[in-house]
Amino acid sequence: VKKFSIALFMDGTAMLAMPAKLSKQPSIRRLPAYLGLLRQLHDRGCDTVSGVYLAERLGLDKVQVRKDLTITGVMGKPRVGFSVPVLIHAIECFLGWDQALEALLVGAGNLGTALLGYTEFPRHGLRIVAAFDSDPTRAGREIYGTPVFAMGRIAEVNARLRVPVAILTVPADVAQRVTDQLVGAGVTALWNFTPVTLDVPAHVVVQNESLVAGLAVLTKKLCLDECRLPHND
Amino acid sequence: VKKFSIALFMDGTAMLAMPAKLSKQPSIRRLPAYLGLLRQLHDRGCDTVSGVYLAERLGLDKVQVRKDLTITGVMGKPRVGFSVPVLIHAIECFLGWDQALEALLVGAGNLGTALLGYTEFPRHGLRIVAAFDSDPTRAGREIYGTPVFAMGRIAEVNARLRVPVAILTVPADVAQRVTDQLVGAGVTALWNFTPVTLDVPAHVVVQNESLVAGLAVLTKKLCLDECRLPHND
DNA sequence: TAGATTGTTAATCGATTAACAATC
DNA sequence: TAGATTGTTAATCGATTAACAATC
Repeated sequence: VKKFSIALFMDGTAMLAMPAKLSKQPSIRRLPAYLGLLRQLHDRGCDTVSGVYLAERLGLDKVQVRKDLTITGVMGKPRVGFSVPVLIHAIECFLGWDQALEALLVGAGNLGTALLGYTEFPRHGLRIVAAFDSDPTRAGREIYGTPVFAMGRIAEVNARLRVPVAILTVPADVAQRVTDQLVGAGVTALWNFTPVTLDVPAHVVVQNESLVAGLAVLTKKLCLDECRLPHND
Repeated sequence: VKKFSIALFMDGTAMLAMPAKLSKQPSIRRLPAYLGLLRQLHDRGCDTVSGVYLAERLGLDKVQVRKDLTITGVMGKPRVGFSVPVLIHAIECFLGWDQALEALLVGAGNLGTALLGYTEFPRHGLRIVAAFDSDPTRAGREIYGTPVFAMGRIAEVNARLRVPVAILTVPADVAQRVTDQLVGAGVTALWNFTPVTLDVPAHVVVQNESLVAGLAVLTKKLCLDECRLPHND
């Protein structure tokens, strides 16, 4: 059963609000791994693949793989499996990676530079079209082919470019201020690599990417592993 | 009810195996955010804080905050809240961040260099003590104070250092080969920033950090937001 | 046909949310 | 005392896992 909320206003109009939270997020997070493997198989000339094989290669459960793939709408053939090119296309379309998503990058420090040079992004529909940095010596130059502008020029540059997404790789103490500027410049989605909880208007989407969250999980896994008695494989 | 598996061997010995999967992972991933905010409050001289306040500042539900904090074992006082320094200490201890965790970093390219200079890591108990790179011109130098060695010297160097953790920031095509070397050199935990599904022995812990997974979620959130009708705040 | 692999339906598991009594 | 905030217990929700009929 799907649920929707309906808002009724005084003037008699009504509004259908989609559920605010993204559903099936765990499945969505696994899709890029399927896509990567499928592209590999495609390059090697494989035309069909079974969910069982994908599960084995990716260290996942075979039932989970079948379940995940259903969200793309692709149907497999019993005894045969899935069509590799069909599945690739379906995942790309589902994730919106068939058409390039343009982004700004703000904060061309260590991490920002790394992301500007990250070759996986162009392969996954993300194109960083402009970067901004507070360091005036960086402005006017290019990093991996992306032009770098002075921080103060966000509004001016994006008035022209109309880019909807911004990648935030600035120091924590300026994160909120820069966010306000970006929102003012028409950005509606923020990929936040700072450890700051951003305050944004309701129409702006935020995706937090916390490296220390991953570190926390790693540390706990490690100590859980140390507590375990040694085992023989 | 907690569950444990017990393995019985032919020689009559038995083994108690802890559950393989890490439980309460969502709570664990949120703990660093609590810690960061608590440290801020501590610096400003706050001595107690309510769960309600933490929830508000971090954009979380207040009941969830209370639930999360229970895993640290700290009890709050009704009407008063939690002791800030006690909570800070408890989270640090729970995550093992009270004592430094040493790590190797393999692959001092863009992302590797960014992580070597990432100031959040020392604040969260992670100390990168040595880096490795296949580029011989990088070897022998230091990056942000960390010495860089030639890739071939992993086994030799770690025979001396005995570091249990490795951060993997190498190109995808060498990820598995480098992993085998690291495991051979005694590494028991891998923080994997490559898009490769690593094949490791059972005693080795892997934490995958997939940037494209985050991108997938961002893209879907964005399209979900576009589908929504405009709303008035 | 036989068997592998699929999609579907139900059961289990864990996390989030809600309700409420306890307490400073 | 009154009221804010807590911990606990139960209900809901969603994701994973299991069971099984369908099909090439």
